[in-house]
Amino acid sequence: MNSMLYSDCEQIKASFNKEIAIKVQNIISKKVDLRDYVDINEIEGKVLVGLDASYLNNGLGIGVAVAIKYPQYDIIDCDITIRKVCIPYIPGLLAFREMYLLVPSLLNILKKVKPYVLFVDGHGYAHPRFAGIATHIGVVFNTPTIGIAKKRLVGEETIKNGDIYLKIGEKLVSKILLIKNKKIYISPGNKISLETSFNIAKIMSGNSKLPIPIYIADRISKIAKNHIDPNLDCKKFIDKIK
DNA sequence: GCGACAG
DNA sequence: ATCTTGTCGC
Repeated sequence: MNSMLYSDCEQIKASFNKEIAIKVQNIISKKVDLRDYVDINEIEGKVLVGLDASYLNNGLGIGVAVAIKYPQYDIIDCDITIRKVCIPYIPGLLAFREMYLLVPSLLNILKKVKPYVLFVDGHGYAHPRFAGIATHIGVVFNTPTIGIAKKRLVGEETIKNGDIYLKIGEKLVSKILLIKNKKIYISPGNKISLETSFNIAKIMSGNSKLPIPIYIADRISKIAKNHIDPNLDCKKFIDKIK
């Protein structure tokens, strides 16, 4: 599972090119579908997946995929990926850095469960090319995704019917969820609308600072930092959450 | 040139 | 994201 833990980054670095990455995003944005393939009235009993990454100060990154059942938030599966981080953080190109950490764990989760929707830490449609990491993953996996971000990347705030949105030109790309006076930027990734993304993120935000699938993925990725070993089993941490 | 800039 | 001490507020 972590066989390439110590492999170097040469191959990945060589395959990465900023201009090509931008072209890839433009292609992805043409495939985005913002219609609703999910229904908030059908979400009870469904499996949701949270994706998040954290980093160590030695060049390693940790990706977490956690499957949770709504509305009890039982953790039914969990997977951790540890890899050397090969791509720098470039605003707008986050997906090319973090997909290496998130995709292996997501694939392992998908072997066992069929999630209703994926929650991804970062923006989806609220992106300079409408192709943030949540959209990127949603298009590649052809599945509904919601982007959950703690900070604005692009867009201008605007108020409509008392709600705060982010708009790019005339299009609304994100709706802001206020949790304890803190702004959380919700945007559709793929196969979901902006309003449904917001409404689902909102009902997922029990008492935590973030929608619970992302909160739990975040917690696990940070706990894992203190337990780094090649045979790390995510399930050992399940009882340390909540 | 200057400021902004997901994680 | 991560590095970091004390400190303001509920």
